Amino acid sequence: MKPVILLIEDELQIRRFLRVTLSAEGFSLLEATTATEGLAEAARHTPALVLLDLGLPDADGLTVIQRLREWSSVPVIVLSARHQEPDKVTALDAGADDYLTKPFGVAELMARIRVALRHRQPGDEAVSPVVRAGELAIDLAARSVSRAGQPVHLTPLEYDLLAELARHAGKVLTHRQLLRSVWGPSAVEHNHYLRIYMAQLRHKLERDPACPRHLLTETGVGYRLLPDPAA
Amino acid sequence: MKPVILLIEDELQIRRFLRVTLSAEGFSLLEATTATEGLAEAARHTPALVLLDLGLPDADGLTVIQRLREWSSVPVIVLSARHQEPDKVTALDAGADDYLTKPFGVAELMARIRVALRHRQPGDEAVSPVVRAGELAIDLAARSVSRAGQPVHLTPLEYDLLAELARHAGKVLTHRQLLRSVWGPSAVEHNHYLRIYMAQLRHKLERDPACPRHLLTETGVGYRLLPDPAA
DNA sequence: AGCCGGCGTAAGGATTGCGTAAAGACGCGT
DNA sequence: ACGCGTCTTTACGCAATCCTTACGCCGGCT
Repeated sequence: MKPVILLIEDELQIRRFLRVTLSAEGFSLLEATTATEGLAEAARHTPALVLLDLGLPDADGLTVIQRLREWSSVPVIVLSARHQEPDKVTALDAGADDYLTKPFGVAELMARIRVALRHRQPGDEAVSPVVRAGELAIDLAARSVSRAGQPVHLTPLEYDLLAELARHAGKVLTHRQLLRSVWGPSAVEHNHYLRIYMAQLRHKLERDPACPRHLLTETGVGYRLLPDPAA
Repeated sequence: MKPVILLIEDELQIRRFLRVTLSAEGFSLLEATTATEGLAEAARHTPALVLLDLGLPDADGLTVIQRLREWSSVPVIVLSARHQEPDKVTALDAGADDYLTKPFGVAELMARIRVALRHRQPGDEAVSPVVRAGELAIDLAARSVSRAGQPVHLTPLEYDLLAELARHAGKVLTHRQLLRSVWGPSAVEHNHYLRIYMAQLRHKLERDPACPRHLLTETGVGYRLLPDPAA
C-alpha cells in the first residue's frame, strides 16, 4: 500500500512539480489549495503525512497546524518561503515536525519525508476525527458537536473542555490536567469551574443530567468521557 | 526530571556555547569529543537526545549514526558545517532525525530539540498499561478497573492502593511501602488502614472476599497482587 | 487453658468534595 | 450607549469518601 501524502499548497507550479516528483517516488498524493480545504481533506482521508505551505490565501498556516493537532498526530512538514528564525520556531512549537525553506532541494525533501514516515510509530493509532458516545458525536476536526443527529451549540469553554475529554476518551483526566489545558496553568486551583461547566455540558448533552451516562465524575480525582466500546 | 542530552562535538567553542545555552534551557548535558567516546557515553547513560557533529577527528559522523542505530532509537540531531544536499540525505537516511547546518540559530535548535523530544513521547508507553488477574483488568492509563468486563467503581484511596499493588504485580509489598506510597510518609504506623481498604477491595473485586484468589495477604509482612502468569 | 498480636469485618460520625442555582462582571457587536 | 452571550464569583444542600471506634476470629506462645 502506497503511503498517502496530503499537499496543502496554493502555488500551482510547486504543486505540479511535487505531484510529479512524489508520484515518481511511489507516493499517493492528495492536494488542497486552501487551509479549510486542507483540513477537510486531512479529516476525511487521514493521510500518512502532510506537506504544508505557510502562505495560504484564506488562513495562516500556523492555525492549520494548531487545528490539525487538536485531533491528529500526523507528521507535518512545513514548506515556507519565510527564512526568519521566529517563523520556524513558532511553527515547530505549534506542532510541526520539520521546516524547509524554499527553494528546497528535492533529494532533501524526500529524505525528510522518509524520516517523518519512519517516525510514525506502529502503535500510533490512526484516531478518527470524530468521537462517539451513545447519541453524541464530537467532531474534533470540524469543532462541532451533535446529539442524536441534531447539532448542539457549545460556548468556547464548554467545547474546549469537552474536546479535551474526547481526545483522551475513556481515560480519567484529573482536575489539574483539565484546568491546565482548558483554563491555563494559572487556574489550576479553581476546581469550581469544572463543576459548573461539567454541569452545563451535562444539561446540553445528557438525557438525564442528574444521572450522566457518558460525562462521568471520578470523585476526588477528575472526570472522564465514556465512549462507545466499538471505537 | 531534566532530560539528558549528549553532545558529541570536537570544537571547544561550540561545546562551551551549547553547554551554557542548554543548561539555561533546563537540560542536563553530557559531552564527548570523539566518536568512540560519544558512542560509549550513549551506551552508558542512554540520553534522551543526541546532538552530533559530523566532523569528528577519529571517525566519520555517519558511522556514529549507524553504530548508534544498531541498538538505540534515541533521536539524533546532526550539526554540520556541510551544506551540500547529498550529505544531508545520507545522514538522514542513515538514521538521523534532523540536520542543521552551521552556523545555526539557537532558537531554531531549541525548537528542533523540543520536536525531537516530543516525538520520543509515545516511546515511553512501552510498558503495558493494563494488568490482568483472572477476571480483573486494571487499566493504569485510563485509571479504570473492570471485573468480568463490568466496570467497577473505586474510591481514590482504593484505586491508589490497588494501583500500587498492580504496578508491582506478583511482588510482595510491605505494610510500610504501601502506607508510604498511598497515605504518605506520615501514616507509616497505621497498619489498620490497609486491612480496611484491602477488605473493601476484596469485596468489590474478589468472587469470594473471605477466600481471596488475587489480593493475597502475607501475614506479618504485607500484601501482593497475584496476576495472570501470561503477563 | 488462657493470653496476645495480627488480621478481617462492621458501622457511625466528621470532613471533604460535588452539584445546583443565581447574581455580578466582562467583552462584543449593534 | 445598550443588550446579549459568556465567563466568573458566591452561596448552600447533598452525597461520597475517609477516619475512628468497636468487636470476632485465628494461631502461636507462655
